[in-house]
Amino acid sequence: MKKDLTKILERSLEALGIREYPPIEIEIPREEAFGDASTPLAMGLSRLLKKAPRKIAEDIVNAIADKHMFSKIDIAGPGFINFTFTDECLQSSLRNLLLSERSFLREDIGKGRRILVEFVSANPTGPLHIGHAKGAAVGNSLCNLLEEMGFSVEREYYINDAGRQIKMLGLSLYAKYQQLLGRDFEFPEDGYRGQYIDEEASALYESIGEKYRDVPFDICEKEISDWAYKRMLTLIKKDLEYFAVKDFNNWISEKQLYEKGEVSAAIDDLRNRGYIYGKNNAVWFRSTDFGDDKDRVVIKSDGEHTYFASDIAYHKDKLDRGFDVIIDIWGADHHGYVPRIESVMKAFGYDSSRFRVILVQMVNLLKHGEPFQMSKRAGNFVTLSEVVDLVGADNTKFIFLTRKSDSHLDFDIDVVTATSAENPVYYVQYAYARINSILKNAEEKSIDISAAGALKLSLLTNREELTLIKKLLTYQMVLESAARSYEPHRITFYLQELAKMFHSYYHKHRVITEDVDTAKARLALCQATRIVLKDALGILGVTSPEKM
RNA sequence: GCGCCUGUAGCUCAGUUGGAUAGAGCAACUGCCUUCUAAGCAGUGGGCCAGGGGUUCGAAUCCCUUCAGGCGCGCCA
Repeated sequence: MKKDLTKILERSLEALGIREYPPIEIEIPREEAFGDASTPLAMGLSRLLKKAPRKIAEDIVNAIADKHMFSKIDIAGPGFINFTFTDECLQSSLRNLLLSERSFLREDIGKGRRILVEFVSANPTGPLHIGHAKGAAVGNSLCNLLEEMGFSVEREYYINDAGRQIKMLGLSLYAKYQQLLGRDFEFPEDGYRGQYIDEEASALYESIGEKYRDVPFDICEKEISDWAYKRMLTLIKKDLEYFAVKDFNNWISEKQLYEKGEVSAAIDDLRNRGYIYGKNNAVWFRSTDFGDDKDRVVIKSDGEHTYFASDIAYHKDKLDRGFDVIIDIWGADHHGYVPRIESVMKAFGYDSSRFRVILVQMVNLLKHGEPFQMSKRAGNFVTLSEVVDLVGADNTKFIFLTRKSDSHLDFDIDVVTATSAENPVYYVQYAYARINSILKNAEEKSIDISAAGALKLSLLTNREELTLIKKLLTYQMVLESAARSYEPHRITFYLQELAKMFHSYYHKHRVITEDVDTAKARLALCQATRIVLKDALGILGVTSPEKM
């Protein structure tokens, strides 16, 4: 729809001899009185041409060649051009949707360009909690969306398996293990707590028996830490599977970056480029050259690398793999880190417009209306799998995706659980299940709509039918704008609007009527709605239940 | 103190990248099941878009400023 209109306008401008013009925007007006689609093009041109916008609009309209698609073209307000499609035009678009399904719904804006999306990347020191779930939901749907829009997407998880937190995980287990053996071993002050640690300690005992009874931690550290972190990684993968997040393509290990010498190599590279210097016995990266507010240490005076050092290597590694676009999805509490990594990208000569950090705001977890502070160390966190058990994966994802990622979100366990039956996701899924039921009904009555070319869609003339068709036709635009802005949440709002229109239509008009041709046409409209609902839910990573 | 994010209906949030008379869901109230799923539909009420100034044909949206909340500011990870 947008494509057609854009072309028509381009041709009109060409006919007028206007070569330079702002990007042509097509909007769907809020008010029905303003037509089905609208463009502010004339207003944008008025400054360039130094002419009154309404006059320009008139010229553009007069120069439009194929007016047969429209029942009306108005010039309104300060200079909007408002288009109203003919019923025939809408009906034939609906037919095209039915005939070509997916390819009708898609616009190839990716053109095969390679895009890397890194998300979740939680430390492998325990199960995923509710805070990680939002990043998972956003990342998963964004990847689905970009994939559908023609990008070649790789999903990536970065494993922080080299730092002290892994050692601490090992020590926590070791302490519990010693206690299991009846020893009076003091639990580390900033060790990891929680039920899962107890369980893992028992599992460790089952696995190795009393092997390390009299062995100090220093000696068995590597083995226990390795064992523990691999278990945790398995746990995380299970959690992601339970949340129905599509498999990651790549699992990148921080430790391996060190082992392969990539960390030193990356620092050497930056040194050759002149951005590395020594001061106070430490090694620094001159990030202030790229807009950061201070330079950053990469190797401490004790010779240890900082966390930032491996991040430099990791991002260089991403660059070396040759992606057209690189996206990092982070928790918003890491926002102070953004200029640092952007500096790294620029230092390596990467066009920074092709690198994007998407910040996912914190989830304010509430319990009984009170803020609930989570801490993995204190062991009082709400796990992702608990939430999925309580409110369901579809529900949780949808709630996260009805907000733009960069806004704070109150997630009240009680509210979400209590009102789960009234949750928006059910509203949308219900529409889908309802359609299924109708189609099944038609099938039982042997009403066949498989020959879309032969349907008399011109029988779809009432107001609700035409608005529903128009809504279906805007789906492409929603997908495109969601993909361009990396904002999958736009789809959830579209879905709610579409579902509302369908429910409304359903109540006002009986689908399977006496007149067979009318029934078929209406069933076809249901079928088209079903296609779009399923498609959009799929992109969000939400299921489409056949029955409810 | 500095930086980033946020402030829109009682609550939770959208707002098509600067467009037309400000939108939805919950909550509240009123109706609707002998016909395809009532997890539904129809309707009512509810707003100084935090405050102030600016930019222009036009501002919830961009700029400045004040206020309020969140987060971050280590040779931690």
